[in-house]
Amino acid sequence: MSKRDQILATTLELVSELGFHATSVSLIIKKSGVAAGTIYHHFKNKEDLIDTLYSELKKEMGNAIVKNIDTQLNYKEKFFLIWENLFTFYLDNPKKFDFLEDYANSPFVRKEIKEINQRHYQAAIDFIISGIEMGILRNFPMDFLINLIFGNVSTLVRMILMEEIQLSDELLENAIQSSWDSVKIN
Amino acid sequence: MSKRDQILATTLELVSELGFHATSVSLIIKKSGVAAGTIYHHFKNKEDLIDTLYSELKKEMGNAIVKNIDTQLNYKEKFFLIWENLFTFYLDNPKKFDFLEDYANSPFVRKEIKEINQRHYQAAIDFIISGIEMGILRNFPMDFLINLIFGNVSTLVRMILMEEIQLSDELLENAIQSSWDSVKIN
Amino acid sequence: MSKRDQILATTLELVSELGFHATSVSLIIKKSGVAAGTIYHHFKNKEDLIDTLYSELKKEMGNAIVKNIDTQLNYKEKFFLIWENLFTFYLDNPKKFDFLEDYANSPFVRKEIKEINQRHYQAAIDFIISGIEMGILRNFPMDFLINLIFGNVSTLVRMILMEEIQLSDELLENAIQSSWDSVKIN
Amino acid sequence: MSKRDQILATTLELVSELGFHATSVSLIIKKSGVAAGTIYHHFKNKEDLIDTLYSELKKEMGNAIVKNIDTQLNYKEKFFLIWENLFTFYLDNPKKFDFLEDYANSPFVRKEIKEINQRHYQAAIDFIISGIEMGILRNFPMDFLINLIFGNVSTLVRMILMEEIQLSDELLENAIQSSWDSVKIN
DNA sequence: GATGAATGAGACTTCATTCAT
DNA sequence: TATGAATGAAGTCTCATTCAT
Repeated sequence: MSKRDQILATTLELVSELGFHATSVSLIIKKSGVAAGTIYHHFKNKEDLIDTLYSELKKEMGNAIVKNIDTQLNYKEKFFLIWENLFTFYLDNPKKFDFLEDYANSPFVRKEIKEINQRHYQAAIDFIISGIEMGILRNFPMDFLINLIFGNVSTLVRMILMEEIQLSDELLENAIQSSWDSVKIN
Repeated sequence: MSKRDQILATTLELVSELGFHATSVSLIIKKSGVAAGTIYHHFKNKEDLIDTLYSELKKEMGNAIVKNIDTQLNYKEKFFLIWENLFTFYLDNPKKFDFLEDYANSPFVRKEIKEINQRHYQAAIDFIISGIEMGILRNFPMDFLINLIFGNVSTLVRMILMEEIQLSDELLENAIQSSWDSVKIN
Repeated sequence: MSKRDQILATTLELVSELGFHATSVSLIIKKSGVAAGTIYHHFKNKEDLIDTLYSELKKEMGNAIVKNIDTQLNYKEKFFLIWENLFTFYLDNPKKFDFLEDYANSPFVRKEIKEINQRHYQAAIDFIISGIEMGILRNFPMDFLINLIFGNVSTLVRMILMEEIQLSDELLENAIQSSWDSVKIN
Repeated sequence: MSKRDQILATTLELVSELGFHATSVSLIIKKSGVAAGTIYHHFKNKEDLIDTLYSELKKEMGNAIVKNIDTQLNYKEKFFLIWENLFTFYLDNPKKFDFLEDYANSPFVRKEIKEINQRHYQAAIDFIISGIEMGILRNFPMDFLINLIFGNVSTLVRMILMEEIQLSDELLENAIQSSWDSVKIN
């Protein structure tokens, strides 16, 4: 594992555990076992380190979402699969979930960075757009639909991870159905 | 305006603008025009100041939600009214929205504080519970339903405030309907 | 002695001994015995501390220059007196001399600060201007004359302090005469 | 251009622009396009690099000073020529002027280095000594005379480069005359 | 109630330099 | 000759908080 990867992995760990606010560069130094200067050799500054990690995770998430999508499936079946793909990615990678959520909600994070990284889940965006065009999904602005659906996934995942709710096949099935009911027409 | 209120108002202003992360006590001192010691006269420490403000805002929000609920209305009509009440409170008080959202998402905020302040919207909780018991709402854990609905409201408000979507009567109507479709049975 | 004055005195001491380059805030902290925060309570930043000290010293120098100037004296006599006043101030305050010289030569020092502090020796400036107007001094731009004369004083003082030359009444007399010969007409 | 010369040229550029204080090795690395290790291959350390550059520039300056000195000229004529030679060298090489001035004024620069490089303008030194011995120049210690004259040149050059004064043939002529008047006897 | 000078730990970052390749 | 990843001490500055007035 390269020093660069050690730094990124440690940062993920710390932000997940403590949040951005409490994740200091000194902590990253101590936990990752690299020298202070090494961080600044690989990253312009703390912000660049965080943004880089965000970008990498967002890319990973984007790949996970469209995994195993059979083109033969109908729209609703694809919707259910994508929803579950995202859900599973988050649940299997709780630290990445924490990071991405914390990052997404941070007011100090530059909008521009978020927009650049939209490309990583362009497939999901195209899927939503096609649903609107085919008259299957509500005629909401695409962004709004994305935020509603992703928000639903996050809500469930967060509650499971915080042990405020217990996961079951039935719950998952119903949660996806609920999400589908909120965006489908009729 | 008392010194105490100046401090609270300034804190709201700053957290809304900069987020918790960047809202330092010295900034509050400078902007509010009070002396450092004065803050610690009225509040135990920074955390206490933030928690106090959170509690006051949450109470305000709780009152706003149940405003003008006519007992004559049927369940769905009440749902629509409550949803719109929350939406309107947030949109009319964008700084309070920012604060409450940032607070809710902060991982360093103690769960215990959040729970204590649930009492401020107990009426809304009771309304959801009755909906489940009457078989009108999906049989999800109450918390999950609350999070889904409140999450939907936040998603719409955030996008409007960030000017990523434009508000219209039709959009609002459809957004509430979408939220209703996701939680109602059938 | 107030904390603020302790900081200023220590800074003067250190810059004189080590130069700006090597005078770190940590060194000032250690030697002055104040806390880090105290420096930033009294001064905006390191630059502000340095600029403040410069301004105070320049003021002191300005006062020293015009000390004991008898209006009865003729122009040349006044010139000799002012020259010697500056010379004596520097020689009696070698640390202040070092600081002012180092500051004056620092390329990173803002011109604006230098200009603001010209007011502290406005009397000397007026004296030079009157000399030009009366046809006693060479018709050089005032700034140039000032720099030539002050430069001559500094050259002598620096060599004495570095023990590259030995002070005597005769040397001083001749040095002033040399400076006078360079600026007077004829 | 060899790597070594690239490093020296870049260092000159940076010191001229930013001063020693702000000219870091990493800046030299970035601007010169060489690797960190390369600098330490050619120079023992940063100090050695600076001292080497100083020595080269001082040598160049020494050569420029005595250029075109016709042995037929009388003492005063030679004085004027040497003065103008130095002046012209500085004005034609403003970055070298900046570097040499900054170096000369840096308190952290070792005296020993300055002395070693005196040899580069030994001709000028000998010229001054002969002037004293012949009773043409004031009977000041040679160092003092050198510092006075070089100081006069620097004062004029600095003001021209900073656009605080405008160069003209007349100004230059008078400036040299002024300098001459300050050191000549009678 | 209110002030603001003072604290010192810890924040982020840059520094000159080394060394295996 | 040349590279550039790695070092870790030291840089400036901000932080939340205290306490004598």
